[in-house]
Amino acid sequence: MHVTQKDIARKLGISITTVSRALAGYSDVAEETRQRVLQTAQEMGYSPHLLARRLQKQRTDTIGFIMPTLAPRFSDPFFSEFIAGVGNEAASHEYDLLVSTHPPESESEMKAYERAAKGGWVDGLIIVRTREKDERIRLLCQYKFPFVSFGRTNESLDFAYVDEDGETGIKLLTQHLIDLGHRRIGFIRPPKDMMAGHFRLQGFMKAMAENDLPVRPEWIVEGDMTQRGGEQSMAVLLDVQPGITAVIAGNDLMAIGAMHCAQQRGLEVGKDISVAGFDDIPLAAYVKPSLTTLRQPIYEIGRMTCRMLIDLINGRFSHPPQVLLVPQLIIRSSTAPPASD
Amino acid sequence: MHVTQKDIARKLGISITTVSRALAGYSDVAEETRQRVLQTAQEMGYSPHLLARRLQKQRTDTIGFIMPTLAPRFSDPFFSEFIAGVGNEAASHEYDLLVSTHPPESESEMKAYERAAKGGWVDGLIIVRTREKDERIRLLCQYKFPFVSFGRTNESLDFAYVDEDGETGIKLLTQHLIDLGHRRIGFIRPPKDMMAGHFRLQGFMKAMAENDLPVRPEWIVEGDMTQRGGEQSMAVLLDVQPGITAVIAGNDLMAIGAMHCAQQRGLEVGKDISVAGFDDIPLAAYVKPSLTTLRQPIYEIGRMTCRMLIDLINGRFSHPPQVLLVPQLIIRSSTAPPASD
DNA sequence: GAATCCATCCAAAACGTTTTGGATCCACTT
DNA sequence: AAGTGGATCCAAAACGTTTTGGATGGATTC
Repeated sequence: MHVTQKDIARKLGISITTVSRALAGYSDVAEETRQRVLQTAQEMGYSPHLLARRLQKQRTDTIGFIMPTLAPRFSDPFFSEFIAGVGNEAASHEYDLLVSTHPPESESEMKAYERAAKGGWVDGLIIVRTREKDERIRLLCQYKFPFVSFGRTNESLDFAYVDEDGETGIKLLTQHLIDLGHRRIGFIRPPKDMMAGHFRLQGFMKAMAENDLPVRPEWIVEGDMTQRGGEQSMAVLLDVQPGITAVIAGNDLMAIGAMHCAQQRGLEVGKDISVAGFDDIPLAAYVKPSLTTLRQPIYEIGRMTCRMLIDLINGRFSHPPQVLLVPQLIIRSSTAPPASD
Repeated sequence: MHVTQKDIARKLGISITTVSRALAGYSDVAEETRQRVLQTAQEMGYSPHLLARRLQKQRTDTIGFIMPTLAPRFSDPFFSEFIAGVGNEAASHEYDLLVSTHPPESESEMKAYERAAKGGWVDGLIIVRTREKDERIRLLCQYKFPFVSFGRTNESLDFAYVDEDGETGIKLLTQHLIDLGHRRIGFIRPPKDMMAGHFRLQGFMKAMAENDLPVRPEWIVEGDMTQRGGEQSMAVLLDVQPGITAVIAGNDLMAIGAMHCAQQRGLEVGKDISVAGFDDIPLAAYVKPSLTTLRQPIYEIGRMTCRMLIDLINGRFSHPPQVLLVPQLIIRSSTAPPASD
């Protein structure tokens, strides 16, 4: 099997302790001994057995990410980019990234969080898509288990998070549409219990209110964060009378689904109707018409979230840090002045 | 910290051994003792310390996936779906999934593979995007380290793989275009060293040859598997004289980029020029026009690859299994007869 | 009563590494 | 010569769990 420190010690006629201390750079090992150990370790292909090391040090050096996988197809480019950010940051700190996949709000999801909270599996968790009364966050706070979430919650729990200011972002976007002349604007909100959707809807309502524009209940429809959900919600919105002239979707995938629905009905997006999203995934620039959206730096968010968690694990904060990022409005071809008043 | 078997033993006044054997269901523990142990374990919130268990059992119960992350943005929905498949399958066998992110063919990537091959980190690896003379596969074969790849290589190495039959698939797709009347067909190939690209190009060349159609070298351009790469390759192809009437891209993302490029030049996709891709990511159905492509069941491939690896780790094969899946042609609006002969 | 069998428990060793608390030897100082 | 300090090494314990190889006590059989 694999080479152990015992093998190196035997070969050099020294103790396992000295091998260990030499490899770890302890100053009480002679430089000559140290070089012999390093060389032999390399020649023998020694690689530390992490399980043993981690058991002894009472750390797993592992970041856990429990990924909420939607059915029927979980095909969101957000997550590949987020994982890339998390993974690269973890690696630069010599942490491993463990990914566990579960349908959101499932029994198996909660079991995974419990497993983590009980300790010994991972050193900390990254949470995404925070919910109202998020059971996951409650559990982890109860156990005082280290975690950082990408997203806020609606309870007075004190925990570390990175979030985008969805309210400010959607206010910007709504104002953009209002400035283009739109007055009847639909909103495809994320699932009701998602906190991001709550803030985004709030931003929409505030912008409309600040411009003394009414919002009719039927202009607000719930989607499920996939293209399909966006398409279905758009079908509902396009049946509303009098017709809406613009739609904001809670994320880019839903916006792309909404555009597809409009186009299937013979409408020209960016002319007959305007559509906007949130995320600025790379695909947003490549669809036809290219999508107006709000940009959040997904990769950077992944890195930042992970770095914050590692600092938290290592006791580098006296108080949980909380960062709110302001999204950037990216205007493309999917939004234009309404075709008629 | 967390509850150990020692805590349970102390509370019940029995040995650690009996606690362990009771929890593991050994028949030489009295049923009454077993129930007491189980109940106490639950009441105390006991969760096995996996590091210790895995060290003793000499297994990590972990599947490793070293994900090739492209710059500047790694935003490929293929991978979120693939990971979902792998993750769910791993979980159903009580394996953890460790994800390590590295730019393809980087030094850090090779170090990660070496680390795995030396043992003690993960029990087996999943490889994707196999290359010509794939150093990763050579290394793992040399160490006889368990792995399953999604993709083949061009060397006579005997290893387990799941792959799609890209040659047959692209032959189907090329024939579809030829049947529509296309004679000058461009091909945006994946990076030269990617084996999938090799088979796909081969399928293209064979279909053209079987129909006695010439292939000019300038019709074959290399992209990098992203929208941007597709866009740039399409820009080259659209400058070729006499003009091509259709383009096959090595994957959906490049096809979407290619369509965008054509549209920027005022061409109508599915009329002035036909474009097709490979993958059938969900977005392919939602872009305008919806994309003709070849479907591979990404989630199922993830599951299958993982299951195969777990069986391999557990010694369930006398010979490495090799599975070739036939892609399914999905005709949508991006392909149509050429506008003019 | 002695031997045997069975149910049921447990001490010890093991996994590989790290850390603590020395032990030894040599050189220098008093 | 004795004491001290420093360089350099090492045995043992620890981490938490699993597994091996018993040990013990009671019931049954001869």
